[in-house]
Amino acid sequence: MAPKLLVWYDRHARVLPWRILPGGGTPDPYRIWLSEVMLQQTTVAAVKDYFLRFTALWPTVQDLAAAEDAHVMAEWAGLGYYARARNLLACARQVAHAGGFPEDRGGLRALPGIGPYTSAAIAAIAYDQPETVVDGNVERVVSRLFAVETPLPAAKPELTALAETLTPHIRPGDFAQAMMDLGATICTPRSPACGICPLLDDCDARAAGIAADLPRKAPKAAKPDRTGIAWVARHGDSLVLEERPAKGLLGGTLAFPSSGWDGCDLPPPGDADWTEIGHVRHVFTHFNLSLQVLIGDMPNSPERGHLVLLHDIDRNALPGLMRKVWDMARANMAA
DNA sequence: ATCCCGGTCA
DNA sequence: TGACCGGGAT
Repeated sequence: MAPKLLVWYDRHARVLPWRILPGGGTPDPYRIWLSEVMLQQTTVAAVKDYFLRFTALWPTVQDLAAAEDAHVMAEWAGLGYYARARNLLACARQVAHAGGFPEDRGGLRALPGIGPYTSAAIAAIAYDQPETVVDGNVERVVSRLFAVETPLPAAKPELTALAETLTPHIRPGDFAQAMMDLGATICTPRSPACGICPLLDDCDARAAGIAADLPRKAPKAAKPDRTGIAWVARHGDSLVLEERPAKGLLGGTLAFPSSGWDGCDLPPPGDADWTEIGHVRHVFTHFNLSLQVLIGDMPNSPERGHLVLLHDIDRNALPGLMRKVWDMARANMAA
């Protein structure tokens, strides 16, 4: 099974900015780590430009370790799951101080932002160790190969154990990447291309005609609707922005001052005659948010946040939700 | 406009 | 177990 998949990988491996093609040389652990952290919960297409930009700005882990927190947060803006950016920096500094990355899964696992998946991926891909890498792609491929009917997430241990039986002692890194490429390009969630799958003859789900129905999933909980207010506070030719608390939702990102959307109620950044200019909607993992956007001229200095010249506001340094608020405010001010 | 997809941490 | 986002498919 593994040899068959490796033959397929040698012909069909995706060309990716962080990937060394089969026989192409030795991977740089820094680049593998950076790409794997960016790829957590995030698609390859979304990651590519961020990866190129990060590696251009910070070519080594020492460079990244020396970067300013705010600079890294600004470069990460738009990628989502901002705890990853904070952990990235903490990890870079720990690794730079230690003089390099640990080369075993256990050592990697102890670093900030590196869990079961990422530790196995770095050990296998960067150090070619026979670790079994299990991400969402692999769970799907394995559930089909063995026709596992147990719903996720309960099936996770079973799928991991089955995946371990597949991992070869030769080229485990290429095998791990091959499994993920297969899941991303052929063994896809909705309409798997079984006709061109190199593992067609090994697949129990295909034989049973249920490949597209696996993996089964437990029903998802409904997400609540929440509301809040965002204030676009003008003071001269500046607006008020603030850095959100380091932990929690959108932690450490740049934002327009807002009321709490999760219970606590925060005040506006100052006194003004507020005018509603609309609502922005945003979907988080666990709730839907509708934010009322208020704009106003504040005669006094802000009581929260800090003033940023309109000219200096960088849309790209804001997370997605705040880009929506900024776009709405800019359209309103232009009118 | 919805639904679906995906790792780590406390 | 629940808290954490944004992009792509339908």
